[in-house]
Amino acid sequence: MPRPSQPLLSVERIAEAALALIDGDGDFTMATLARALNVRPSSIYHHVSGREDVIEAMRTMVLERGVGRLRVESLDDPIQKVKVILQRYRDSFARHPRLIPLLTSYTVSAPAVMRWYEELADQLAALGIPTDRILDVITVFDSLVLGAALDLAAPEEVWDRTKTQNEVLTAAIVAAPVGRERADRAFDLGLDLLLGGLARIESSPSA
Amino acid sequence: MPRPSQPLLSVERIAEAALALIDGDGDFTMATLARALNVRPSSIYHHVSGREDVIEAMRTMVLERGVGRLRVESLDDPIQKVKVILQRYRDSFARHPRLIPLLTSYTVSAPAVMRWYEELADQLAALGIPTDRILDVITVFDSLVLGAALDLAAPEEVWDRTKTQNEVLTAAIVAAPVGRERADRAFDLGLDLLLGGLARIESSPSA
DNA sequence: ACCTGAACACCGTTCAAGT
DNA sequence: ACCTGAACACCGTTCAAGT
Repeated sequence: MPRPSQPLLSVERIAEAALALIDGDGDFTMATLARALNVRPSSIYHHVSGREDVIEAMRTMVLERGVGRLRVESLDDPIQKVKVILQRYRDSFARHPRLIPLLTSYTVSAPAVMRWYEELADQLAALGIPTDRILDVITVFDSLVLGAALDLAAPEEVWDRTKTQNEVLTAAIVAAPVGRERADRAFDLGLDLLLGGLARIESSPSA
Repeated sequence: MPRPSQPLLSVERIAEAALALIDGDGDFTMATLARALNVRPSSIYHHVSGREDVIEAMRTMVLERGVGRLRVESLDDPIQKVKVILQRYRDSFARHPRLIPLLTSYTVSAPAVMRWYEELADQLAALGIPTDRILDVITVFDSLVLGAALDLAAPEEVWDRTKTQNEVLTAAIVAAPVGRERADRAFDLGLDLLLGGLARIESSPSA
């Protein structure tokens, strides 16, 4: 089969198929991707520059879908706006937990990523955060979101209570939920702690 | 050269050489690792079970060295103790920023890792955090540390101000420092925000 | 422009052979 | 017990050939 009149592939179809493989198997190779698309591996290179590019296409796709639900205007409290933005940011990743470990190479230039940060910057300014602290605050949120997203890719039982003799830690492990619920609770707590702290920066001068 | 009377390799020597490759090149293969050790690739498999095992050996080595400096008893304030623990935890990673992207597969079972969490759990209990919240708090700190560590592997200029039209974000990018200083400042801020919030959990009942 | 098939260098890993 | 050399299946990527 040579060139078809209608192209068989597109960046979107490639990213979609790769994402399905990751959700299913936790990883993908150019060979398994080609097979899922009913195509030879070399065909993929007519649409993306390589495997790294496929990963960037997935990052963009996942964040585009998340930014679509970024309707935040109806909320009054700017703190609540920031909270919703960050929850949706993290939720975008949470839909594809196995993807996160592939996203560790930084790219802030993609337009889909920029839109998140622009929205966040606006709300932080509205909150009264001084200009020279805004990027620090964004970076902190970014670290928490990325760290929490990585946590989603962790196995069901992260904490093995048989591996410690420590009484406090053992009791804490027994008392805590497991899996997704543990990850969700922790992210919510982190968000609340950070947002609570923001109120204090707001009223104090820059460091 | 068959079996030498003194073994040429050990897990430590392997991890050390791999870490040097990562600090230099940002990555390693079993072939480059063998070459650095003046050995054939197949020799390595007599000491570790494979590449993943080399990565675990590096994780252990990096955290062992960090935990060695965990002398925290001299401090009075338990909040200060927690702060020092977390700063050293993050510093352990910060010494080898290029390693972090390889550490995204979770392992909390390694003894070197457990010791960090045991120390942290003890201090959180001393702070009055209820048992059923301790693991949530630890997970939050963990997310921040891992996210901040990943940030260290980012390129010098994470933020490209030409990629946004947003006024607030542009001004924030211009006002902020670059590279290591940006990452350090953000981590310190995140730590202070979280620790400030802890004081509130302390006095309120569990969720 | 876009899919194919053959070919490339390289990857991690296995294992019988040697001492 | 530990290093070697040969061999394995697989990996991402390139490119001339076909329409």
